[in-house]
This record gives sequence, C-alpha cells and structure tokens, in this order.
Amino acid sequence: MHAHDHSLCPVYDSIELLQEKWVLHIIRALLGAPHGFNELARAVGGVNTTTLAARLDRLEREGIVSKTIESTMPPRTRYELTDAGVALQGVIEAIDAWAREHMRRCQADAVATAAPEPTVASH
Amino acid sequence: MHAHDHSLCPVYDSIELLQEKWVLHIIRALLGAPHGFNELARAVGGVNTTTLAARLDRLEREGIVSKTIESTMPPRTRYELTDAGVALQGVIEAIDAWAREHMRRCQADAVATAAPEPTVASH
DNA sequence: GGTGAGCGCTTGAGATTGTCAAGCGGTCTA
DNA sequence: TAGACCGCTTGACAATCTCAAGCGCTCACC
Repeated sequence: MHAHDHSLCPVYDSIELLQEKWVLHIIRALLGAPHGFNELARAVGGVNTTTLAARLDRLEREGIVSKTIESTMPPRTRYELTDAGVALQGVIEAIDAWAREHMRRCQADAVATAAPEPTVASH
Repeated sequence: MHAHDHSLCPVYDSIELLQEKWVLHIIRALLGAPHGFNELARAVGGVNTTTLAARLDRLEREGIVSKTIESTMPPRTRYELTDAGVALQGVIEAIDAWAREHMRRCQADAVATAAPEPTVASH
C-alpha cells in the first residue's frame, strides 16, 4: 500500500472513509432511524449483504455506528448512529442541498415541500 | 444494473457520484485553484493517472469540472470547477468540519467513547 | 546539440474491491 | 406444516482501481 504524505490530514482521512461504496447511503438511511440488518439493506437499496456487513463493521470500529444485539434468538440487531455518526448529518444535508440545486437529471423535483423536517432521507 | 426506485432520487444519484474513489479529493484540490493534469495528480496525492483521467472525464460530462486545452504542443491543459462544481464547496466544508471534530485518529484524544464490542441490551 | 525532465494522457496486465446466489439455524405467521 | 423472515457467512465471479511503462513533443540546462 501507499503511505502518502496526506495521510496525516484528518480531512483526507475522512474523505477516504466516506467515499467507500455505500457508506454515505448507509449513514443517510441511519439518520432517519435505527435499523436492523436486512431492513437497512432494503432502506439503502442495492447493497448486497456481504458489502453491508463489511461497511457496518468498519463504521462500528470507527465509532460512527453502534451495534446492539437485542436478541440472539430470534436474531434481532439494531444499528444506529453514535454521536459522531449523527454529526455527519451536516455532510448529508450539504449533499442534499447540492443535489436539489444541481442534479436535475431525469426529474423535475417531484415531491418538493412536504416535510417540515430538515431534509433527511425519506422514501 | 440495478434499476431501483432510488434511482430517481437526486440525492441518491449525487451520493453515487461523489462516492466514486478520488472524486471528493479531486474536488477539494480544485476548490483551491485550477490545475493541470499531472499537477492535479500530485495535489490529490495517491491517484494514478488512469483513474484520474477516468474521473475527470466523468466529472466533465456531469458538468462539474471543465477542461480547457491551453496548448496542444507543448501540452498544457487546465481543469477547473464549473459553477456546479464550486457549489460542492459546502459538502467539502461539512466534511472538513466533521473531520476536525471527530477524526482524532493519531491524536491522544482517544479516551472515553470508541466501544468496539457490541453492547448487549437486556430487558 | 544532446541529455534529462516535464507535459497530458493511454495501454495491458495485475491486484484489490464489490457482487451474486445460496444457505445455516432458528422463530414467528398463517 | 409450509413459508417468510432474521442476521449474517461462504466461495466463485465480475467490476473497479492500480502499476509500470511509454508515446510525441518541448523546454531548460550544460
């Protein structure tokens, strides 16, 4: 692996973390509410369980997500954001704002003005 | 591949775009100033030229980066952010803010928090 | 005037990362 | 008693990213 000079810059490291595939999607989903494993997979939409497991593992080690086993049998787990995780709301909101402004793509904005909530994930 | 319901959500699409490896790094570098190709590679630190070329190509097609050929011989090109690209500053700033706050990593700050073990809820 | 370093990329081969399908043991709903 | 769902894991495969090298060319230097 490369050990470039940038690696002591926290911003660089954060980007490194956040750009892993599905990470931002996962955080966005979790900002809405805690989720179980398969439930989260569905909320995110398109991840396969292998990758999801790997991401959650990393995010937990990084202190962004916390995992609570509510019961082993029947299996029930809860993934939710830690304080550090919730703090990423600012990032998601910034993306959200940019998207609405510059990402018209296929749609004229469909659902505008429904929620008094500040922008976070809704399906 | 997947034609999920999510794919008409601009936020989902934006995340898809921004999480491609090196994209955020590239934008961050370009927020500082326009760059030539190799110069940009150095500023980003760690990208290889193959990937960088692919990213710039995509970002240009998405209208985030603009490429200006200043001279073909000697070769000199300038990559810079479009208005839509500059608008991503908010995203980078949000990441920046989060990083400073929650990305201790190398710092002797790792006291409380950071619980690797899944906490088991009993009720 | 010849050497070397720089420019903006591209190529083909290899390493890394992400995906798919299937499945384990179990419980809960019908 | 059948089926759907739970939280994952495995092993085989595909997509993505990386490496080293190099093309044609110009410039700064000795």
